[in-house]
Amino acid sequence: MTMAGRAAVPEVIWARPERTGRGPRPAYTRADIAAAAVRIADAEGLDAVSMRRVAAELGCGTMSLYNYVPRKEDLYELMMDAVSGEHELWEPSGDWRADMIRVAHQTRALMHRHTWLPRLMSPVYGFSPHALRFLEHCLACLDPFDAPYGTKMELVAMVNGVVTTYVTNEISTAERTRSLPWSEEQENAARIAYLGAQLASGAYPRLAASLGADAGPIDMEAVFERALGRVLDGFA
Amino acid sequence: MTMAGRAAVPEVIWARPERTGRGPRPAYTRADIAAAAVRIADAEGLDAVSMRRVAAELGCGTMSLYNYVPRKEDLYELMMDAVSGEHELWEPSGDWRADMIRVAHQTRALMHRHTWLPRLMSPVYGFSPHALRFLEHCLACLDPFDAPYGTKMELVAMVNGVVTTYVTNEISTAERTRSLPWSEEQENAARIAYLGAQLASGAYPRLAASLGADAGPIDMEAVFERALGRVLDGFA
DNA sequence: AGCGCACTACGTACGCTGTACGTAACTAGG
DNA sequence: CCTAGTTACGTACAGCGTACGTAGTGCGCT
Repeated sequence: MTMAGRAAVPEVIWARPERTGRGPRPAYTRADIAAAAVRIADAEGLDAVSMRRVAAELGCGTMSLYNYVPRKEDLYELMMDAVSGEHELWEPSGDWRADMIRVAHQTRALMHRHTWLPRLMSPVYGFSPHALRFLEHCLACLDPFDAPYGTKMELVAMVNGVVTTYVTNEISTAERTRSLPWSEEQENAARIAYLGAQLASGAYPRLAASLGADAGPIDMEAVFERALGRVLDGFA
Repeated sequence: MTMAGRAAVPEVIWARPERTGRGPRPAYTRADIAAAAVRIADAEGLDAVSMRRVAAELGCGTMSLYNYVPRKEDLYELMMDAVSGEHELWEPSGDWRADMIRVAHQTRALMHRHTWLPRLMSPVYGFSPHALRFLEHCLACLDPFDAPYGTKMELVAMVNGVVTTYVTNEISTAERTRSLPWSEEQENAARIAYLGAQLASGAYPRLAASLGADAGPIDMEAVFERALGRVLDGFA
């Protein structure tokens, strides 16, 4: 025993073969595991996704899961890949601007379907098989856009960033209050009451004007649309 | 006892008075607590910030902390407010574009100084006293920008969003490997090796062209600058 | 054919987390 | 002065990620 325990060498889970051929047939596939974790996250929030909980959902012992998923981080990676696979990939229309808007809307819909997704969004998870397919699709949509690949990558990153930012804003309070012992409405009411008191103090005149003038609720959909348009304009 | 235990009513920590006047003098101020938590997060990462750890840093018992901070979420809120106070607020120059660029650079520097900050970035924490001051300052910088307040708010949100997105990308791998038993270089090497194998498969021709052509490392600083410029262009 | 080893499965245990609850000391308002 | 509200904090519980050890299983090689 020259090496201490397991190898302390970094491994990307996608580099591990799913089956080696030796030993008993694994009872579950990675897809099974990812689906179970996604199901839990969708229904009960990301914090409900624990190794024990996922194992229970699958119907196996907790530690059996570690045969498939060496670390919890890798479970997240499986989840991200699974939902990345939900992206619809179409034949590029020839109008890259329209295609990017379609991509953005689809990503937004995906995030609304899986509200834990923005929290896991990170370039670290950007290289799973399905994520690569999605990225390649975005670049295919940008074929008619006459620019170096570096610029195209920046555009894709920007669009995804804007979508992530806006959806995060849309769902943040809802996700936050999920585990709290009071409702989202109560939470918002408390925050608005405090904010109102602060604005009334007169210390933030412009802010008061911004939030007080248009009393109506903000149309996040329209805000998103405008932001997206402006970003695309910045590149054209 | 008609009510079960503590009141299940939502409270924003800023709405609680720091001192009520009754009982012994509190041994610490909110600023003390926030500073201790920030110190830990800066030195050992956000995950090292636990109630026990912060209490130990302050030199008091774990549960004493709960007199000041009802929930851990509120500790995060104190941290966010503390670093928001590090924003330098200057007399607007009259050139709103230049001022917004300055704001963006300052926020980026702040996030590099406190790398846990992007992870906590959320509109939920956007209404602490120092955050309000910062927002008011941004709006003041936008006084020369002839647009409705709604548009100004969208601009500020966009700039902050872009900064957050880009700094997140810059920091993510570094933060991820902090707790792992191998170095960032090893982790990156493993990911790049896997990515290279995937690209070599020929399934992602555009992606391969994008990442393979310019072999040199990407200048994130320049990318950030361009992204920022494009966003501001979109509004002008 | 059959041996050996890599693999699956999983129970137990450790150190960590947030925090509910109970108790003792203290101090300002009535 | 008294008492109610506050601070301080030890104990305890449920839950977490996961290291480790042990059985059992079946492929690949001799």
